[in-house]
Amino acid sequence: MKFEKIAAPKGVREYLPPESQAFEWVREQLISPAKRAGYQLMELPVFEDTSLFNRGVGESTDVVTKEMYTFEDRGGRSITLRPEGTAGVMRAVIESNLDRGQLPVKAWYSGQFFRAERPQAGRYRQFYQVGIEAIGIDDPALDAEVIAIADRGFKNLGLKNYRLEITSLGDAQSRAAHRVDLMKFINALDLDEATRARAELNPLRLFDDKRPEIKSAMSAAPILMDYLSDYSRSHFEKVKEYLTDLGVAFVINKRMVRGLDYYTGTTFEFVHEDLGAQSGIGGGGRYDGLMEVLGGQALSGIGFGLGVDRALLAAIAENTLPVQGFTSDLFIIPMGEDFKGYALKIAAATRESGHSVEVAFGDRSLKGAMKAADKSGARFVAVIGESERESGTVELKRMSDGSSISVKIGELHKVLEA
RNA sequence: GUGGGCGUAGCUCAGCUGGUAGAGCACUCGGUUGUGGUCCGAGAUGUCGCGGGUUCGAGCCCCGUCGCUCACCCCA
Repeated sequence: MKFEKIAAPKGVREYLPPESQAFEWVREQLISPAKRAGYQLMELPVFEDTSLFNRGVGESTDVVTKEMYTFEDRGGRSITLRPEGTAGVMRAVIESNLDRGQLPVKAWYSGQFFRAERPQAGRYRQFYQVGIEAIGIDDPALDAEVIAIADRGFKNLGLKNYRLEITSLGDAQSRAAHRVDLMKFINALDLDEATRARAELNPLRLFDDKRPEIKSAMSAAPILMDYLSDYSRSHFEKVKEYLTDLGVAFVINKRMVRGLDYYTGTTFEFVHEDLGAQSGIGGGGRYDGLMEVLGGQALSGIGFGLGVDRALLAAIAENTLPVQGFTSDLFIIPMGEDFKGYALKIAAATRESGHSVEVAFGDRSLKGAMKAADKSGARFVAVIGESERESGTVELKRMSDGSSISVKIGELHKVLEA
């Protein structure tokens, strides 16, 4: 009987050794600035009630209308695998009354997200994001700090070929005024049916169309930034000022469009230049109406999500990954069956002192075991056999130069320290 | 959902106008008693993505199908 192989589902990205080490490093670099700024972990479910995203992310978005993994669970409830992080954080904050305490609520998260799209370079059906949310305070200084934290994460990776684009989507009043004029403009254009339908749902979407004829038609369209209310305008001016003071470089993109409906006011995107079509490595913004829409108080919020997969691709493109495989301090080779138990004991004892120790398994030749030790990148190798057990001493071989010294087994950890 | 490209050993690929598979790397063992990286030798591994067709004969041609990939769309 021969069994067929089972492949991974379409579009998932897996990180196996040795690449997984780089992935882990990238993820930690991206989120560490948030931890140092007082953000705390929220570990949330990867599936939620479908209505959370319908309402939170928005019925007009592509994410909700055609990219969600939605299914019915055994109790007949409609469940959706989370396509983004903000809605879930907000739900948990409301549900646990975190917004009744000290504000802003500052949370960070990390994990898998899911969108049922056709996969391509940098776009996967299961992808990884780290992100933060700061909820309950509307202060341009907070906006600037949130953006700076994201920027710091990318700088930690050593990235240079990216730019930060910022804009303001204004408050409700600003957007309503703009929408009237924008629709007037769009209605006068000669558009195909699908495009017109998209414009009805969210006219801003047309700013993001890549077709040349649409691009040129939209070049004369009224710009939201010109409709900002006094409040929104001065808020945005201060954000820019703080960012400049912080030394965070940015460019204004008056035509930025975000695919999630909840964004208001300050909105930003990190775009990397060496990545091909999927060039957004992170993005975020204010979402001042979201909490209320989800049944909570009318509090403001701001946050970002950074794509770990894409940040890794960017680091590879810019060649900024630190070259390091896993290397242990000591590799122990037992000389045959009789010494395996003894080798395990020495390994366990040496690990107690904080060193990483590997043991050669199987019944390979000494030469084969040495080869394995070499490939493992171990700094030192010790062969354990009859004479070692009798003398209580091992020849500790330094792999870099082949030299060896005699060490008492009980004092191995002291030598490894050096 | 729509298009383009590609599917040959674990990996990267070669395979001339159709004559039933190869290289490099990696892997295992060995080059005499318990010491790696170089070198030398030996060895294992493929229903050439799958199904059908044309042909005396197909990895090479035709059709279908599945998968991967890039792009549109959208976004991390």
